[in-house]
Amino acid sequence: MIKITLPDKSVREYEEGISGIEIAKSISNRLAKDVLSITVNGEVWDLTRGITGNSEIKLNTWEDREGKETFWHTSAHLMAEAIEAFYPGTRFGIGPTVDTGFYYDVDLPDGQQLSEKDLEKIEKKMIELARQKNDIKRNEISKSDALKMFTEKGDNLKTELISELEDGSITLYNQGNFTDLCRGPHLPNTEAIKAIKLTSIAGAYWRGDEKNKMLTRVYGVTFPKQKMLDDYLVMVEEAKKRDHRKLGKEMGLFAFSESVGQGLPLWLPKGAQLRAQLEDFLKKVQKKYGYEQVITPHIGDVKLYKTSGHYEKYGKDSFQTIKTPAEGEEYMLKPMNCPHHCEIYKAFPRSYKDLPIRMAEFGTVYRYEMSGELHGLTRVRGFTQDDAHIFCRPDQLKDEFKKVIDIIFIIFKALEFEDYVAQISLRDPENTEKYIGTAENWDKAEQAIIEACEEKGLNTVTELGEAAFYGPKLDFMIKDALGRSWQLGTIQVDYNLPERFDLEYIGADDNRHQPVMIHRAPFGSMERFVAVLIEHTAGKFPLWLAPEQVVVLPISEKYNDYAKKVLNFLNNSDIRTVIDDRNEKIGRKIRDNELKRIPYLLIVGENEAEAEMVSVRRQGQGDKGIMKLPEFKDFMTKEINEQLTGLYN
RNA sequence: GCCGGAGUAGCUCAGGGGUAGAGCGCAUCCUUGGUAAGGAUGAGGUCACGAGUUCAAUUCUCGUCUUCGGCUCCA
Repeated sequence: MIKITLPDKSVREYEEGISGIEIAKSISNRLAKDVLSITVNGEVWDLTRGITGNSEIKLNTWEDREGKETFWHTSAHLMAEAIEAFYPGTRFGIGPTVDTGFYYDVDLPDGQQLSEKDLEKIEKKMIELARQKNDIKRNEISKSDALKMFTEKGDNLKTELISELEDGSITLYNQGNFTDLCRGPHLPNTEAIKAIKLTSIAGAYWRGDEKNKMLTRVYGVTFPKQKMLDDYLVMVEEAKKRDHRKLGKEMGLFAFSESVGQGLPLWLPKGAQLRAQLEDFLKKVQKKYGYEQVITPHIGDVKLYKTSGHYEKYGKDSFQTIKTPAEGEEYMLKPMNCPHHCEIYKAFPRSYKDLPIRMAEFGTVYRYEMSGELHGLTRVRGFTQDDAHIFCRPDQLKDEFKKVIDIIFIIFKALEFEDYVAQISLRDPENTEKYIGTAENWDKAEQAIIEACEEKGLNTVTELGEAAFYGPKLDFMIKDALGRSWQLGTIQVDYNLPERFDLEYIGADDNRHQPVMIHRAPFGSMERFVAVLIEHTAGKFPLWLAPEQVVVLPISEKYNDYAKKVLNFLNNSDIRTVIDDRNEKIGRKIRDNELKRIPYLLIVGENEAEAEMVSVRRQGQGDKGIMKLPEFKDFMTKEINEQLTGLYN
């Protein structure tokens, strides 16, 4: 007998060799029906695999990440089986799960291509195969047998994968006529897969390397019930309605023009207003934290970027240098603000008493992103960073870093961003030529970030090889409406630029010392931040940010004059107000302005005009009653203050 | 940059080898109204751009540009 410990710490005894599915049956029939995989001592297993010793287990259902992954992983195999049925001789790359669903990279024989039109027939085939209720069998196989088998099949992708595996740890999974190399785990039977949607098709380089062949990647998602798939598809449709590209156009926030060029956003009046509001907010916060605003030009001598290292690292992929009539003179559109800020630092001799110096600029930079990478406002070629550089003494570094984390949290709080990931990006010790600077400085910088995050009690994930070329960083990522993750705030520690620019200060010991730099941008870029903000709020911005805060709606043209008085009063009180004096009925005006997402609608007719009042309607909430004008003004001010209180004053 | 879609009115989209349609929006007029769509009339398109095939191309072919979904990249 062996002892099995369940997640609630209760212990049950079973025969040695008991399987997950048998344990589930012994607990309840319902669980036996719902269970998808079992976690045994932290490792996810097939339900049919025998357990040979005392173990801690967890039975995974659809509610568990591990359960879904098993389900989708098996779905990927089912899809592969369906594709092989139509295209015998297909070579299969990898078929993992993703956040929602799975994909498989395939290479069809004789240069055949899949297109979106083929997805439906593959879906149908998958349903047909699932209904055959084939058991899925796990087999351990020797490396040489595995190599032989896939060589015979002509699947060079799999043989490449096998050749990198350890002998003795290779497993195959078989269902019906389909066998695949796979670490598992899988469902016991394909019948659990009831609802299937193949969502898209895309090219993907083999092993993610652009020097390799491009395979066809088929994405899909499956569910144990049709209803769940239907709900999922509705959810995706809802998410598309929040897409910042759609809302940005609809709400008149920004536009693109072919004539101006790809990836170069045009901020329309309402978008510019929104952005200015965000900038003012951050300026106030930064003022409280001792920052000073600076302004630098949009171009700089190419020598500046040779000094910083940007030219060497990115010169080939940037906008090309700008020539002047003078022989040999070259300028670059600035891809970063830091070199300019270093030169501001150098404008004066600095004393240790001057530090830290915190230099902030809403600096517009230009980077030649690859054309396929451009995406609405989230990935553009010209954008404005809410940039700042902190020049400090090494003993001030950690404290300064922590203060920047505070600023980022102030912003997240003001905008109710609760669902973020904090990622520490360190250098890849295997690939040192990607970076500039000494190992010693890198160690110091990485250590400072790790300690600052610990002391702030921040939940972080750590990625090796994701650092900037001049230093490690802490990034904050937020998801958009479709679940894609975007990097917003970033804080980077840098010992290298101070060295390259010969930055120095005179210490208390009367010797020259080198300052440390922190690069930081809490929004990241105004463009990307606004994009994510639009998707978060579905365009319903908090009152303090809304480009138009109030719209006045006269009941009929008879009250237009009074409506204009209201309009002027509010605009003179710094409340952004517009008027809808179209020749329409009041119901129509309310509907149209609700749809424009204007926070407050003021209805004025005979009653209001006589009493110098307004009828207040809050967007999404309906009638709020009638108020005197100054009373309404206070009412609004109060709501704004509640949103911003304590954040910068 | 690479793979695969798409580009028709301001917007959302239908259509199809014989030079175009709907709804919404817009304009004008009627209506002057009380908390989510009042009515009538009308204007708007080199069917992304450039070549080719054809008696004839917006429709078919090729190229370019833009855009969408991915891959790769992201100072």
